[in-house]
Amino acid sequence: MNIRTLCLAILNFGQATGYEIKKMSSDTHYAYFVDASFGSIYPALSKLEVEGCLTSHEEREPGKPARKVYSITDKGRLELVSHMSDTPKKDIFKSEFLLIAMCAEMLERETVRKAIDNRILQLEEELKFIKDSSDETEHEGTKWIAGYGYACQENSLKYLIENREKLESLAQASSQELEPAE
Amino acid sequence: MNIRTLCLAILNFGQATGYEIKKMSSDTHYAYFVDASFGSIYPALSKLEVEGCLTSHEEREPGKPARKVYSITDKGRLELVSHMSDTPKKDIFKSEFLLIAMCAEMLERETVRKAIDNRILQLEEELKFIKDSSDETEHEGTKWIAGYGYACQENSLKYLIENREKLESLAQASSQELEPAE
DNA sequence: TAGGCCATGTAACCGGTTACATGATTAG
DNA sequence: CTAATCATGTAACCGGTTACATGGCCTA
Repeated sequence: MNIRTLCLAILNFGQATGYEIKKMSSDTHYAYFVDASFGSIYPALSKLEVEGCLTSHEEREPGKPARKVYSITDKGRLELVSHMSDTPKKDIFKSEFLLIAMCAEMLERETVRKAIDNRILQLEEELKFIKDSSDETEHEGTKWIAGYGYACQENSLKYLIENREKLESLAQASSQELEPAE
Repeated sequence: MNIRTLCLAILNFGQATGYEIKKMSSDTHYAYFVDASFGSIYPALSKLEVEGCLTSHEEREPGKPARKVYSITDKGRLELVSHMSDTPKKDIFKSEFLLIAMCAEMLERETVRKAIDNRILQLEEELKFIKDSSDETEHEGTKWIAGYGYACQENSLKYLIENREKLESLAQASSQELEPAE
């Protein structure tokens, strides 16, 4: 999916500024859709406005920078629906952690251990974040994808914890095997 | 991860041509790491050879195009290990299907149904493929990531099947609601 | 007073993809 | 005869990111 569609999808749930869209696309469940930076969001919003998919108005509060608040138009909503009605692209899953896991035998045990710990921490954070954001919303679609995400990550974590020893044992024993694994 | 590292990782398990690397990165478990096209693989291989991370020799068989077969060198192996010893980047998961799910209420029931069916089919194919490739290999690291992938996808599929009706009910009733959901 | 947050925007760059050029063999 | 598969490689393009410019407010 491209930045265009991301902007339309976010604005479909309410008006927002470019800055807010960037934050949402990094910190909220919108991160499931695309990565986006300021350098791509601002130009995309301008273009969408020129095309009539968005409108904007400026909000000025003394002592704060002017905010350019965008709202979606009927035309924008139409483009969003039309995009979603196409057969969706395959889900993408890319993992550097799995590369390390596959190559465990080449690596020191300590390296593998760190990578696993790191991945577990990430999953735990992710689970906490999904739970929080699901509790905060009343929107059914958002709740549904939160439930889906939670189930997937939870099982991923479970598998990792149950099978980490097997993976660690593939790695090369490193010199400092004196300390316990904690 | 970049194409460079992908090439090194694949060649670490045995020599191969650019053409074979491309196929592996699209059709095998190497697809978990990066997407790659010919246009990126061939230049990457040339550069790696110049830098001394790879060597190559030509194989000529009558009636077949010449194959340029690459092998990894100690220097290449060192770069691969060094890359993997860095803290890995976060796993990436991007899903157009989840966008459709989140916006189910805007879409026709038929559209949502198709998206779910499509996703289920993909997951089933993926599971079958993982099972096959796990059975074919003796390599422990590869078996481990296959097990991990299988567990994740299996649970994803389970959740989808158990919760699809809830999602479909969020969508707008379309005109042809006469036929049963099969 | 340094750094982080709010807020918008541009320009250079880059890591890729797409499409093209080339050509032989094999399967339908 | 056509399409697919094997096989290598280049060039144009593009969708992004990174870094920069700007500036005020708030917190540690």
